[in-house]
Amino acid sequence: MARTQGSHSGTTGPRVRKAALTLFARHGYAAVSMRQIAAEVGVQAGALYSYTKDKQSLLMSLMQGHMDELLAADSGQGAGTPAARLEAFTRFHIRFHSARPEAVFIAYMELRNLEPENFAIIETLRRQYEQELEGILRQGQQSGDFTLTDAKITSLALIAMLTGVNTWFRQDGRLSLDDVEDLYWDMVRRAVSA
Amino acid sequence: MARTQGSHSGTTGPRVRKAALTLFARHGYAAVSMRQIAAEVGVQAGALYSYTKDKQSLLMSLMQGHMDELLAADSGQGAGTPAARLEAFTRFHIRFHSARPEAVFIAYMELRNLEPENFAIIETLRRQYEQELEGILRQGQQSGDFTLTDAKITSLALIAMLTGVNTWFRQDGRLSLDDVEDLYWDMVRRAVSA
DNA sequence: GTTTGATTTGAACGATTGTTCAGTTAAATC
DNA sequence: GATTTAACTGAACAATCGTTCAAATCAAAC
Repeated sequence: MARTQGSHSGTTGPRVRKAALTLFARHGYAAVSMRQIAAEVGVQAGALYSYTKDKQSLLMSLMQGHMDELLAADSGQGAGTPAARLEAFTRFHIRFHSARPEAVFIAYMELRNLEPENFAIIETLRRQYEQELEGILRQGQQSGDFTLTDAKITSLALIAMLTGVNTWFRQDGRLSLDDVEDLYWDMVRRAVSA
Repeated sequence: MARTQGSHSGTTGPRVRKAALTLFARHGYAAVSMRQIAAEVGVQAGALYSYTKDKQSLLMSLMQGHMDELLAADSGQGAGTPAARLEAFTRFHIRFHSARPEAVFIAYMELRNLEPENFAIIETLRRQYEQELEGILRQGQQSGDFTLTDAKITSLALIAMLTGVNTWFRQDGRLSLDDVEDLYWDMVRRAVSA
């Protein structure tokens, strides 16, 4: 009998998840076969179906797990001045995303390979995250700490800038992660400051 | 006899290029079959090979064509003060990219589906574009017009922010393209201003 | 109206896809 | 050591993949 399938991130086949994460990130969902994933795990293709319903569920599981982790980790930091909250968000975003480049890559690139209902779920989670930043910006706007025309667009612009770190940052590069945080916080601060 | 294949953007099968552009952008290179492209053109799969050597060449042709266009259009604007050049770059980037969302999407998402030698070519072109912005920043840094710690990282951060427009901007949305240009130029200006 | 040459068809090729499942192997329980 | 339960294999399935090519079709030139 096959192993019963649990929710998206429990103990359900962590080795399968890791293999899929690596391969999807490197070659893309559509370009990776179940046989390649199986080979990475060291098993035959049929064995994967004890851990996942099908290929689509495997992708959805990785994406949902990532977004849940993101929202859970982010909701840790609540109070403080708008500037303090914005700084915390900026540093958190950079640290969190740079620590899991594969999951981030997949979450951004494989949206179009999600079936419609799965896509809707992930989109909701993503909007939820964006709204955390938007809320911070609106608070600072009302208190007079920030000067900005459009909180919604500003939040999208800042998130795009921050997520961009992942395209070039390397652990063993010229700059440390602290350096990067400082650099980006400086730009963020100035982009919204009065 | 088959039609001889020209360079990447000439008169070589514009209908095939358009169909591939649309489908690659929507579903991804790996998920689109030559038969789907042929159907979009209104032809059988075999006929495509009069216009393209193979699927990979079709992708490379789209990417190279896009990057060449980008660099050609960008090199139009040379002189002026650092601030004027930065504003011109900002507005140009937004206008150029928002006008061809499909090509931009492909150029960013399908890099990993390029064969190594093709990848190297596109990477070089992309770095070339990034260095145009980096040059502007460095000029303003030396003249004292801009205050920034790291021209290289700043250029990458700004490009990521500007390219992000494509993820949300819609022609018939709340904001006009002029509005968007103004909003982003404001953020860019403040992010680098003394 | 015949010839020439460019296009396209439609079938075929070998390979690979996601998925299923009867049967084998290994591990745990008694 | 026999029995039960879980995990995995290996073959098979129908479908689809990129690509090739002889034959059919079409358009223009003479």
